[in-house]
Amino acid sequence: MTTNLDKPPHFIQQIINADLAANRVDKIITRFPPEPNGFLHIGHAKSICLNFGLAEQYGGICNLRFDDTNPEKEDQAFVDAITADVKWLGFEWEGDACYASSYFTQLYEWAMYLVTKNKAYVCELNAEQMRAYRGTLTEVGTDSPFRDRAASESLMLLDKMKIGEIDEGAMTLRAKIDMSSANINLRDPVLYRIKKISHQRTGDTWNIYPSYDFAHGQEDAIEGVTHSICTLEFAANRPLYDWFVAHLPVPSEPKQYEFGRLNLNYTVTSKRKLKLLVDEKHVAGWDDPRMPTISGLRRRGVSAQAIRNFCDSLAVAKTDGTVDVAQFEHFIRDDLNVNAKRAMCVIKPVLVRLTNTSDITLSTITAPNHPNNELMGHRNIPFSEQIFIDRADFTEDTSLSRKKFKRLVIGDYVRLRGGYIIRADEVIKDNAGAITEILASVVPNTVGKDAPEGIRPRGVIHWVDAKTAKNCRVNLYDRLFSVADPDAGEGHFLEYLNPQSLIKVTGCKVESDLALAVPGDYYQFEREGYFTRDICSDDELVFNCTIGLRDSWKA
RNA sequence: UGGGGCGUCGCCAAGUGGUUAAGGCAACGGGUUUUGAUCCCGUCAUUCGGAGGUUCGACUCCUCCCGCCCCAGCCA
Repeated sequence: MTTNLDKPPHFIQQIINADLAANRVDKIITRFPPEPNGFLHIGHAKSICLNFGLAEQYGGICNLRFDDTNPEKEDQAFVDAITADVKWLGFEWEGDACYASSYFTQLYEWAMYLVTKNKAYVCELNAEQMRAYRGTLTEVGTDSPFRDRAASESLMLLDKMKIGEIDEGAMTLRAKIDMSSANINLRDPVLYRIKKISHQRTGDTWNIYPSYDFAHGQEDAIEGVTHSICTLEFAANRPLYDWFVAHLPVPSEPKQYEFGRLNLNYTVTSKRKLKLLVDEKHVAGWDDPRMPTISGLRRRGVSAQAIRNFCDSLAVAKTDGTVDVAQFEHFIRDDLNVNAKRAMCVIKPVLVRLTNTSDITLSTITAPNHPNNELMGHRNIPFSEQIFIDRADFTEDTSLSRKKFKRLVIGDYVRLRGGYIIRADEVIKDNAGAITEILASVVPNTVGKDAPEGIRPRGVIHWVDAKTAKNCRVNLYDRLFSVADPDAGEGHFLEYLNPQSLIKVTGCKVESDLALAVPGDYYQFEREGYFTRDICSDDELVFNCTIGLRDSWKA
């Protein structure tokens, strides 16, 4: 387990410490502000852990706020999924979730206020014209011909926009700042645009909706947010954020800080791209276990604790690097190793018939649920003269050394995990030459005991009793993308999808008790990896492989 | 190109003028082990994008250069 107790404060903590010391703030308020236009992914988890974590650390609060300013892309289903995901990650907010749409009336009043103060105007330039007037990175912009219209006229037109009398795209409300600013965001940005679309929360009340820039800082101010933390790409919006806070009679003065978003190799963490994967059905949905979404990871069998530990291991800094997925995988295994119950599942079964039945004195074998934690208890596993072992755990090649092949070989011994030591005697094949069963004999009285003198098992293999085994399907997953940076190549990121990212294996055999497994129960199928039961609706018993065990075996 | 931001081990990263340049991941050795897992021990930057300069002393300060990211939606 890792602890962060001795971690030095990151730059945002340093800012908060300084603010607290200088009495600039007395209670820390942060917020996690997703737009409900998709599912949350691992990148959001970093932001969630940061914002809720800071509130927790400083005894403040963190709001969950839906930034629902664009009904075109948003949906109540996303609000519900996001809410569930944040809760599942283990975070709580005070009272109800907040919504930008709750502040629409206040925002509108502030828009009128700006017009009255001659700081905003209704512009009739269309999108194309506005782009031309905006200038470029190196050329200053040109004032809109509507820039100096009377406030009273703008007020009148704004009202018409609001009540639906103006066509979409025909007018916008713009701030009057500086068309020659080196920061393009300050060249008279749009505050309101006309969208005659009903909103999931406000219905048809509005025909105009505030832009991100006009909404975000004011939302923070209304909620008393002290430290508004966002990702690096918003740094250029900060002067605008500050401009609104300075020019509006807002109830508080929040400050924006930017940190580097999480990038993971072999993964895409962009809502737009994840949406494309879903919409074009390259995956089964937002919660497909191959998706880096919170719901996908949950379904895959990654624990909330593992995600939090991983996020806490990440740096909060202003660099935009790419973290190796191996680091995430480390924290997934780190948590599951401690918390997952052990069980056995044979993925590619081959029957082993134990011929010296009179030497089998046990019909049940007691095995610990965890090798290093007595507290996790024991279970009784049925045992009989017919068992399944994995095809890969047997070879007819008797030339392989003990060190090279620590599994079953004719004439040699192996330990059945938790049970007897057995020796393979003979292979039975069908007409096609395929192995149908292996004949073996147990070494009497070896359960729970060291190997008798003169017998050295090659290794330990897992098994399942054939008579009581339950059939199941196992979903084996590989990375969704076959290249480290799907966005870097010449082609579109979809060209780098890994065709082998999901392999469904049927006819697997698990311990009978596993039929009772429930999604959210974590198991380690010994010598294979970590698994959890899939949430698929049918009655079929399906396990998702969360991640394999580390394997340092060099063949 | 104008503006903003960033460059320390394969990856992430601490470092805020005097440290033997933390730590994690990965990798590689070795030990324990009824999971080729876990666990344990060890190895892994004479060097901080580059070049100058200031200083007794620089990853930390200055100058110039190089590289990467973000901004020209009525997206967020």
